[in-house]
Amino acid sequence: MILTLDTNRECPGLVDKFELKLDQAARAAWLSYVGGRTQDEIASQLGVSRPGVQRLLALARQEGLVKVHIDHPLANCMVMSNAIVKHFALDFCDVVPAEPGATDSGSHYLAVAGAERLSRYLDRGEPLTLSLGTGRVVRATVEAMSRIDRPQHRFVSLVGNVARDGSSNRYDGVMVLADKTGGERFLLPAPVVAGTVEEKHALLGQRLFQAIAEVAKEAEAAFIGVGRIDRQATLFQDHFISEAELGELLEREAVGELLGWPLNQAGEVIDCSITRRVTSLPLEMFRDQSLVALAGGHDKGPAILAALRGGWLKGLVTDENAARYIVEHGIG
Amino acid sequence: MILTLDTNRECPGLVDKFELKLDQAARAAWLSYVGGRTQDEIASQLGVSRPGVQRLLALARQEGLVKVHIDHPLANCMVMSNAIVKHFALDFCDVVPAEPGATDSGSHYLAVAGAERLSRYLDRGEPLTLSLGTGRVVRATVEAMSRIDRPQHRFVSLVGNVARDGSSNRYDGVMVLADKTGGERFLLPAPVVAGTVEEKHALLGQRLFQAIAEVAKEAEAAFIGVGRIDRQATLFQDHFISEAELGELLEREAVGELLGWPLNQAGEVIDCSITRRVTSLPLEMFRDQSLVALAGGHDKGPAILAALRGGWLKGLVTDENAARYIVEHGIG
DNA sequence: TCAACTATCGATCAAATGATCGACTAGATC
DNA sequence: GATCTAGTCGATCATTTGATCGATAGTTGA
Repeated sequence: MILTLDTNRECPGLVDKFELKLDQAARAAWLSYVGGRTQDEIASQLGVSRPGVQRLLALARQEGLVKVHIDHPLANCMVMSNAIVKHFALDFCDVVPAEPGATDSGSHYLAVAGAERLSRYLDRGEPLTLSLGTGRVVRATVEAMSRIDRPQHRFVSLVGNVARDGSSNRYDGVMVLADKTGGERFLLPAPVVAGTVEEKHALLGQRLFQAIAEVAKEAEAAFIGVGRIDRQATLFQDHFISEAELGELLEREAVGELLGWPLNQAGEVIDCSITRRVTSLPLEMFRDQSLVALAGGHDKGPAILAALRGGWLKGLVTDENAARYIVEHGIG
Repeated sequence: MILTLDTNRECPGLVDKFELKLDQAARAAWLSYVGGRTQDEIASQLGVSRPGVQRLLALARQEGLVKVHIDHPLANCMVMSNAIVKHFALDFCDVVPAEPGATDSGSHYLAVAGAERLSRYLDRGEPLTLSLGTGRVVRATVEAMSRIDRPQHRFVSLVGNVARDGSSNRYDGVMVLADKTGGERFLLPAPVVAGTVEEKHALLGQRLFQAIAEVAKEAEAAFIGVGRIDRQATLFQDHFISEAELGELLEREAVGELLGWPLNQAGEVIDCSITRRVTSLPLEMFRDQSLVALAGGHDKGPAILAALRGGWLKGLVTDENAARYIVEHGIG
């Protein structure tokens, strides 16, 4: 004889017992979650002991009788945030809602969320070393920060603030942040990608460069952007890499970059001619730091996913669109 | 200038502040109710203090962001039960689901629910006096009781167990209950409605009658049925009242009866020729007892509602159909 | 029929929650 | 610009909740 779950008149003994318990569980759940009674009240109302109510509530949750819905656009973000944190073993993942009338890449929400994370570090009284990457979002993030007096902190830029033409970027993120806090600033006197391998080694050999690298190594956290690898890539648009080199990267199936280091779909650093000219500190260095990526937009999805898969990141601040891509392609 | 609640670009100061707080509240609510985190975890994740999380959660609930749904047929019953308890100031109200393949009046669920309430009294060790009315549901309720050894309890019948033809009802609820518990039984040697006013006074004058009434007055609780007043009424079907008397009751807008006492829509006892022949103890006597009504079915709705409106009841065991009638006509 | 095992139940304690209170900050008013 | 007020924030305590453990009863198998 097969046990069925519906109210079967033929074999009332077993089924009804469970059904009855479920009924009680539903009652208890209603009184608790909807009615807002305490477990003691429910116990006396249902005529069972308080631990009994406990068990009924546990049963109700376990059997999926209790459905909670958060009626707010952010609820969806939270679902994805949760999934991403769990799947990629992050410390945190902030997903901001897709801004209604925003452009592809520049979301103000993203900057605010990033600024909030940044503030969490800066608020502290003890001296702190923090490093910053480049990217529109990193820049917008530090700009979204409100002024706060923290002269004890130190800020290091992880990628050179020297453009291809040799000009220094006056408004590097580190500059803005140091201005807003009164902290110390350490700028890397180099381009992201050196012109030649020799140039790279010359740079790396400089005492100043090494001193700054030392400071960066002491940083507790790094806030960086995530770059795409395609014709819209910052690396290409800013002429750090040539069209031919872009082609090489695409051929090697690069989908994103972190501090100039190209990554494939699995998140592994691709060893190629460009890699040998990248002046940034090696990604391995950040394994025991909090590497936080700030990036959003559906188009950035593959790049962010690669960074996640590589296990480089400890934290992620992104938006609904990128999160959806990541969940669909990287988890679902 | 009028403040609007949507994201208004023109006046970002005030609105955005509230929106931002609501966003945080939604996040906190999600983490708490869906994610199952503790408030401490949420606090560190959101970067606020624990009391802050408390306030956010309170806000989320207050703003209706949190929707809880109990996925079980009983959820609906609980909603109505709650409404009835509150509106009529009852101690309790049990609403059982409408039994799928049940007849109008005889629901087994109702009897089980009634038996459960009854057990709550009987379980006690201290001697207890309980009185019982008549009605199919009362009868089914005591029959649904499992045997339990309680010789210290006393059971009194509130309405006569003598039919119009003088025959005694062998299976009065009190008999069954006394049999099942081993308790003492007190039966009223009278019909519900006496043949004449004189007969009533003769009955009321009997020492036995008075002795039993005394016991009934000591009762802690009374479990009674609720009668309809129409051609299907038990009073009429069992020939306690004539067709003419039924007509009189209907003319006086009687909609129900409690222990033979006819009630109008407002729940007031109607003073008429029948009232003067009812032998039952006056309803006022039960004001300081727990008067529990057992009755269900859509057709009983008006009668039960009248009893509730009169404020006679302390407890009610009913079914979904009657409860719906009560909520719709008496509360909604 | 007895024994052993298992499932259930209630007492106890630690953790989490809700609420109150005082202090502080920002905004308003004079 | 000073002071007042209202609103917010965080420390503390009472209450509520969750979990573990021992006990008990019911059941199953020998």
